Amino acid sequence: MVQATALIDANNFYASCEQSLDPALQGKPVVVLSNNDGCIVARSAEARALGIAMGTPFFQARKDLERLNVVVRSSNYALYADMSQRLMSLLERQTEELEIYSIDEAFARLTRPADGDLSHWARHLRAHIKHNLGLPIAIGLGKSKGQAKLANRLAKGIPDHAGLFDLEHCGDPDRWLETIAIEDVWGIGRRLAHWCRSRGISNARELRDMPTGTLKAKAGIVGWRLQRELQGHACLPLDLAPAPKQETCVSRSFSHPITTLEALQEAIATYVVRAAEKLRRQQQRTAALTIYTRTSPFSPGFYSRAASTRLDLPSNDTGALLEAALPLVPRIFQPHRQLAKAGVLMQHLQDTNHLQHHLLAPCDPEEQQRRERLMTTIDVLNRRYGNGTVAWAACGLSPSWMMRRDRLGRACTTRLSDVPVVQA
DNA sequence: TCTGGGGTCCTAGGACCC
DNA sequence: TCTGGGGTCCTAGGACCC
Repeated sequence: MVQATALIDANNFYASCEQSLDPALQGKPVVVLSNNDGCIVARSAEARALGIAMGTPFFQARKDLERLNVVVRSSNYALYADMSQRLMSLLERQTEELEIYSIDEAFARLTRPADGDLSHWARHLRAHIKHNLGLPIAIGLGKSKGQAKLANRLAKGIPDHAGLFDLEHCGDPDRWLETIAIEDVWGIGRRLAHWCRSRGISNARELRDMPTGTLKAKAGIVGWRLQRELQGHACLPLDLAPAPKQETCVSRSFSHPITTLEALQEAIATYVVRAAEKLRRQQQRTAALTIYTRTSPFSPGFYSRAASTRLDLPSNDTGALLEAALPLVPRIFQPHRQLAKAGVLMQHLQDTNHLQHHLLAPCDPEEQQRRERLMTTIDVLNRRYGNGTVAWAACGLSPSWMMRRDRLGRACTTRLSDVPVVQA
């Protein structure tokens, strides 16, 4: 029985979601912007064909986008998360084991049929996802995760392959691996790519075959493992049950710089409220908390400060976390600084069913239960009637620094008022 | 004018202990 | 006057991912 590892992902996921749910966008060039309408983070195939680069700041690309009639959308993470869940549940039913790796990617393990050929299965899966969700996917197959990643890139890059590439059934793999630039290898970031290039290593095949000692000396065990993966030894197991998060953060850039302590306090309070909701959804409490703020890294005189505190008793109670976080704000604030971004980190997270009592601060169990019921009620109300139905005074009312999302599409799958209406 | 957000893993080095 | 070595734990920072 021969096993194969697959990497399955949606092409241009955010842009494809927008196109799938708005028929008017199909076949048209579409780009999706990051939060605050900052950068281009997704491009439809049509937009890519027009030469629009990934990661370009919107304000720089704006003229070109208008000239080329490109549809521009603000990112709508509630919609993408919902589409992702639907995609993953379909994939789970069509594979033996599945690791959800990111919002639009999953690794799968499969058994090869007697002739070793999985192309029939792959073609069926692509058609199935297209039919049910309107999303195009690409499938890469190999012996390890590292190989599956490379195969997936080839599946997308070679039009003849129709979204499928199998490194075990492609004739001469070395020839294909040489077409993958070193920068495009999974696990090789900017720094390592530069280092590889300076040593004459410029593609995936050369990385696979370079002297192990040299690579290990530079990139440690991570680099060594990566090379083993490319050679076809599966070193990275499939991770079927996601480990509980070790930390969780909420951070945002402001729509325009802020300069007052009050504004920073409101922003931090807003992010603490969001982070506490996240903790409760994850069934976790935090034992430590950090807040930070910074000016724009693109302006001279970069300023960045952080302040941390530990909690006597780990908590996910919004009130308790606000009480811990807000006194830290004056420590990171400086007047006359054009603050561009702030965030909160929740660290040393614990499971809620792992109860820990503090020796010096014995808590009243009845009071604690009352607070927990209050938090649950607030979460239920905000989920049912929309975020902000129950708000915290510390967050301020409709603050001016709130992020910009001027070009939101419809949230058909998550907001009732946006569900398309079909005229009979 | 305007440049995203949320994570993980690994390593080096300091603090501390015996 | 002489001032070791080995271990663990923690933290900060680097690098990478999508």
